[in-house]
Amino acid sequence: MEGNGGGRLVVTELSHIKELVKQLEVHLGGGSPDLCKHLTSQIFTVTERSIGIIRSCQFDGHHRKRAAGDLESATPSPLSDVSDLPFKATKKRKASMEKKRQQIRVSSTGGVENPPIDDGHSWRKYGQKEILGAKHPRGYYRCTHRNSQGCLATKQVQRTDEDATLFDVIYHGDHTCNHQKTAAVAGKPQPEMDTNAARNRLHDLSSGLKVKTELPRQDSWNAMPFCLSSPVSGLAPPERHPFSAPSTPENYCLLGGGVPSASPATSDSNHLSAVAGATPFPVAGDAEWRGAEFQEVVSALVAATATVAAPPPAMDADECFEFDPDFTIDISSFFA
DNA sequence: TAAATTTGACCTAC
DNA sequence: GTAGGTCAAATTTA
Repeated sequence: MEGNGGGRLVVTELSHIKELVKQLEVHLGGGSPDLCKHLTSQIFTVTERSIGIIRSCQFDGHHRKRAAGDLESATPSPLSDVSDLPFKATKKRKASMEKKRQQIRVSSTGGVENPPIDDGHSWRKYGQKEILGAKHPRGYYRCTHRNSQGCLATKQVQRTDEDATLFDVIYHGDHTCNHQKTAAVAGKPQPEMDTNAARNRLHDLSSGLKVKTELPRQDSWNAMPFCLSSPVSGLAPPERHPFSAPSTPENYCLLGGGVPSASPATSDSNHLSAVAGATPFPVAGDAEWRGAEFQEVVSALVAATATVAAPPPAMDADECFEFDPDFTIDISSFFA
């Protein structure tokens, strides 16, 4: 994050969220559904704004610098360069050929043997290539409906060098097919979500989420874990692994991507990083969808704080979100 | 048997 | 010339 301006803004917004959550907590007990809905809506809005700030700062301060040619000169940290190294050789080429590109990082807690996540689309692998300087080959996937519907969406999946459970996924192009498996079931925000459904969902998320407040390990991909655990009903059965399971709407892992209205990062790599762990949230090439989903998750996460006692809540070790390392917020004090 | 994956060859940008 | 990206035939899988 460039300077601390963005960070302060985010803290301000999160403080706002905190207040809204407190209000929501009060009204959840017996307040009017409309008021709860209103509060939820406000939380969504503020959260989205925060995400936008985070994303724009991340893009401006981190990736633009890299795109400007800092890759070679940047001081390498053991993990921070993991994702970019295998891709940097394609930067120039990509810049000239890509209309839309989104890069995310996902993890597979199921081990190195598990394939990368299912992201709600049907993909067909059409190639694999050893990449210079990378330990693992890069897989090339295109939309299954390329032929039938002319969907030109593609993605590249590559295991990171340092952590074989992490994958870098680059999405190219938009899906024009009508076969998104995930939209309805996986929680793609409906234009008008039923009030009860929204409440139930909030409750579900709240009951299952915990917020990790500890600071990141230095070796954790140079990013601050922002973790949550979730047996989230309606999203995925907990026993199902998001990376090893077949392509079903339940298998998701929300990681990043664009919040279109808030981020300028659509012209190049959107590299909002996250470690999905066992948290089955969506990943998709659709920036709007991911942004909204992310927003929902963060909202749920915030909501969860209302259900957790004042001390910093405990945290399952294997379920994390990660924010950009430059984005530093003392969450433990924030939620205390 | 259709669909998906693998893999060597080919194409193209740099 | 090199490396990344794609093609397409062969092979595997459901």
